[in-house]
Amino acid sequence: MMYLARNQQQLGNVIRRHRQKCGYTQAALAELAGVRQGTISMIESGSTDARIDTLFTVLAALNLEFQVAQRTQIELEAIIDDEILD
Amino acid sequence: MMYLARNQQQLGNVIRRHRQKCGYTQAALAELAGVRQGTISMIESGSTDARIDTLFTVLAALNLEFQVAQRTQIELEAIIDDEILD
DNA sequence: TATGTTTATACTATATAGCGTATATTGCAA
DNA sequence: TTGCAATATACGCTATATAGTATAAACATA
Repeated sequence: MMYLARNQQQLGNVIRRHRQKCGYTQAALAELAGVRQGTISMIESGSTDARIDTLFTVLAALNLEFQVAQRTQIELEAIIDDEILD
Repeated sequence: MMYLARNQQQLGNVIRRHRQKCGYTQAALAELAGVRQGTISMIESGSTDARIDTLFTVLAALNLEFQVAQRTQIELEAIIDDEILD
């Protein structure tokens, strides 16, 4: 399980998909993370330049985390938009 | 090469170390990323709740990227603060 | 120590994230 | 289709990130 997140759009997609996989509504995730449902909506749609702290708490609520790595090879990126491995 | 970034402090450490490894000054990295030197300083010290977009561009300038993954095991975290592998 | 470089900090201004709250819109299921 | 749940959006507000610019503080090195 390893997702790429090079922009807000990709990050939003990752969060949305994982939230759904966990069976959470936006409101449920929002409560877990201590933010508003509307904030989750904006983040998932990639339509907000979220603050890193907000993302840390949202990811933590989903039992996810950021890792920083060397930018991966073109081939990998080309295959799937924002998902490397599942 | 894989760094953990669960909070601003860890992320700042990762960026600072990698910038230095690349031989860049804060001013040089700032220019590459299109931000101010002062902004790099704040981010590296973990003393600002940076916007995700700023971080995307800074990481890209260092040829780094965010990956999102399941939170790793306690053992790994316990060994080193914010660095998993190098 | 003295000098130049690098990093930290300060000031004002602007843009916008996130809050609380509310509602519109969409989507799904009966 | 109807009704409920889920998501998207709106408004006013406060807080703060970042810009531009400048300088102070810290760090090297000759």
